[in-house]
Amino acid sequence: CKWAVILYAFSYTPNVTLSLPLGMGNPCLATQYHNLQSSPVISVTSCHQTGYNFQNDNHVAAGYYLPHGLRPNGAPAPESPRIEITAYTQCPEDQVEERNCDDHIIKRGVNSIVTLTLPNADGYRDPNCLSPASSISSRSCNSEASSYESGFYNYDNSLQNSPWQSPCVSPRGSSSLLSCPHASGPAASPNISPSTSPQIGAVAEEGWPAQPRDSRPNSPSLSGGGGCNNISIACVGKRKYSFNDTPYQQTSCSPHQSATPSPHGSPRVSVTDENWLANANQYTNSAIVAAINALTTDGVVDMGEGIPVKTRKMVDHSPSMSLKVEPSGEEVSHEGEISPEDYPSRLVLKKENYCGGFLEVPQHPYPWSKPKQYLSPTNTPSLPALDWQLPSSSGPYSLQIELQPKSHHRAHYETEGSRGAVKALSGGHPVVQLYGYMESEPLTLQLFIGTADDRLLRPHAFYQVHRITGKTVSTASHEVLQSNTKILEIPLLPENNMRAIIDCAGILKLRNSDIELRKGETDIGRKNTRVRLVFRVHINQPNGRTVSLQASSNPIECSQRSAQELPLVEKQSVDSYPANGGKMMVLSGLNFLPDSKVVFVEKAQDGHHLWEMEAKVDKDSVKSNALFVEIPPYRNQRISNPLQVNFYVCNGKRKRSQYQNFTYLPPTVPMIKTEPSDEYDSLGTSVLPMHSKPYFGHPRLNPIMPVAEHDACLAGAYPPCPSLNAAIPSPSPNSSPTLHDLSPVTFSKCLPNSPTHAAPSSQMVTTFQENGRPVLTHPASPDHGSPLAMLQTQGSPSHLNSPGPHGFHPVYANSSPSSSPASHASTPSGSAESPFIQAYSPSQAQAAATSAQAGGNSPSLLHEESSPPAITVKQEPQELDQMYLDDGEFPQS
DNA sequence: CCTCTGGAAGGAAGT
DNA sequence: GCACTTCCTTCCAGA
Repeated sequence: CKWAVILYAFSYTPNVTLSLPLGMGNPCLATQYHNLQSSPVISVTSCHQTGYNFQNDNHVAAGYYLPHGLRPNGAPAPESPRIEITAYTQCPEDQVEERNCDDHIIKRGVNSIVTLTLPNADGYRDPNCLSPASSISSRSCNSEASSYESGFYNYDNSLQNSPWQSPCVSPRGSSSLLSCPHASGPAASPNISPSTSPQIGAVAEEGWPAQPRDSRPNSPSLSGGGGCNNISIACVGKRKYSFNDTPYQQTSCSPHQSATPSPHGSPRVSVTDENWLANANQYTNSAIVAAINALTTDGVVDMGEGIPVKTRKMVDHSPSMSLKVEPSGEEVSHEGEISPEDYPSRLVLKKENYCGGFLEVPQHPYPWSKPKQYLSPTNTPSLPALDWQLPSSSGPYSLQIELQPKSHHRAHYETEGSRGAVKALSGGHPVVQLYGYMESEPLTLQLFIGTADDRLLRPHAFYQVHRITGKTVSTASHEVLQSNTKILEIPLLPENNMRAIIDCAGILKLRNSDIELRKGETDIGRKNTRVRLVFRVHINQPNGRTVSLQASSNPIECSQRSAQELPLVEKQSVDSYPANGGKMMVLSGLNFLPDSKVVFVEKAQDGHHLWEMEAKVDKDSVKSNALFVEIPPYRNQRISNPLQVNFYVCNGKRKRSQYQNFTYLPPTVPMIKTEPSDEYDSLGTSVLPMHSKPYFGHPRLNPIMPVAEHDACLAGAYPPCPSLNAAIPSPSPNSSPTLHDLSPVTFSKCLPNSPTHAAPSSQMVTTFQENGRPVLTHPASPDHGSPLAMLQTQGSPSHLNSPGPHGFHPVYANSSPSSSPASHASTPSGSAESPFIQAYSPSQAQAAATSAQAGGNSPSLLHEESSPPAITVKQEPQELDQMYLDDGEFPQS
């Protein structure tokens, strides 16, 4: 079905009119939704403060979601913006039912135009559809918290457009956090997920049963819940989605509450391989996002209606079902600091509960008092949304994970007891330290569970951090909820050298069904079992601004099965080698078997395999943690430019490791790095950052080593930076930058990292000026204005959304030279400031790539730089591939 | 008695 | 629609 979506914001003066073709490129639209075959067009008219978020994902296709008239704060919307959706072709299903919910929305049958009245800004959609799913890992781009929030705030606060800014700009917000670590902390932060926020006041929260304390949900048996009023079901990909009739679904029942952090707002799109490919082309998304941004996103509440939700079995949905709420003990209980309300999301709703979610504002089972204020936008100081990519270092500050967590940690379900704190490889616990902070005032280290796929880092919808207490826990902590994401706050004390041992963080697994039912949730939980620990610290500056730093850990596999069966490549001794191959490469990792196979693959942009070659494995030398492989010759040994391919370890059907990067070098090109079989030479390796394993752990990083230059890059290599890989020349001729998504992000991430301090994870930094525009900020350079560096995420629209009225749209941003990656490169210590890359153009990408290399790398790198081709951006949905393909198509079979 | 863990049963979901 | 495979979630039991 083709849809034309027209958004009218009557309330406000339309500032923008956008017509966005939703191109094929948009995986969500095009691919994911089978229904949508042609490119839908979205016309957006008006933008105004309250933004509306729009997702281009299924929901859109589906049609819509109905916003409520209520504003987040409960106030009636001034005017109702309207969304008209025109289906050019018929929708497969009658999904589009005509109904009148809350009067806000009216849907019409297929082919007809659907007019949605957007109450206020409330309505919102997550543009991020892009984020594919996490599934594969977690791919969704946005968490509610993030973009939406940002949008939300921005609008609300004209001055501070984006939350982000605020962090930088707004002293108070930050200050509060800083000053009072425990205090509302994050919660207070503006970021509050729209979902929460909006509703809070009004309906939802109360409705939400916040589950109090018991972290353990009732037994599953309860189930029932489910969907309450699902009108129609649309199949998206493999999953079925239903539209909820109930206006307040989200609010009231929302799965969100379920504990998952993922913001409602951000709908995630599960990505299938196909989708992924589509995703590659994010421009479209960007455009959409921009449009959406213009509209604004506030809307948590809105989401609820109209938005297709993954459905449960029919049985589950009975509206009438009573809502059971269980208190999620932990959350609430802690310190009492957090009121139940605070945890709406966290509260885990049992399935039953979810039903409640659908019910309108179920009565609050618990006597909780009013929703906390943090919900209110006003309260929220503005801290960067959780899905924003932040640099690990800025100016003198550097947040580093000195001891990485183990690559596997079995998460516990609510129905289980805790499975303990995440441990470090060494047997201890992860250690995080903030360098460069000389003040005497303690800071608060925030920790939340983020995604680990190749997409932008964001809160993981299916996992939450779980506070561990007990005699064995030496680190104090407390939980706060932000945008449905549970955050553990840990004091960073000067007396401890601003170093914290993370022995108080466990990982809670939320039921896939619960999360998938959330409105706006597009990610799928199946096989989306990798996470990262994401650490953040907000440092107040004398000038009133706040510097926010973020460091994410290596990926952690949280499923029982995966931990036991899937091979994991943590390190590879060689990142690149001449096309003729023949060199032995040592892979270190886990779960290697004598029968393990190593397959080199070259993929086209569309994901198709152009070339596959099984490498010779020295079976005699195989160890569970080491594999000796002979690099196979590339199909074309006359390549003129470095060519990036992938390889993976396979233990059998559907038991493949993540894709690892490998670069074939032109024979003529001097080998940049030939690593001895011994351990990686981190530096040397760094030449082609991409090579570093993007997906799992930073093998190279020596947790203990404070500085890993490579790390920065490596970090980039990690999921967060998969894009880096993209940076590498892709074999496919076609690889138009545009098609590949995100390089920008990737680059940015890499760039930012300072050689000295490399934080593994996302490093991107974008700062916002007071006007709300993102600007690269260099702490050092006051001129820039905003200390806070925020990073836009890759192509994901959501990220783009952030800026509100002033909003800066990545797309637009591109033009600005200042933000060009190149600038970053210039930065001596890349770490300090990552250039802000808003939009990327191929050229930029290249530049970025180049700069990146230049920035942090050893001279050896120069070689590579010399080869332009390397610049080609190619990004692959590796994980996705794997995940989905695995299931079904094992490619090479 | 409670928490932490490893293992696995049973069923749902996907092929 | 069926059979089979995988994966998810819940249970159980031991330390």
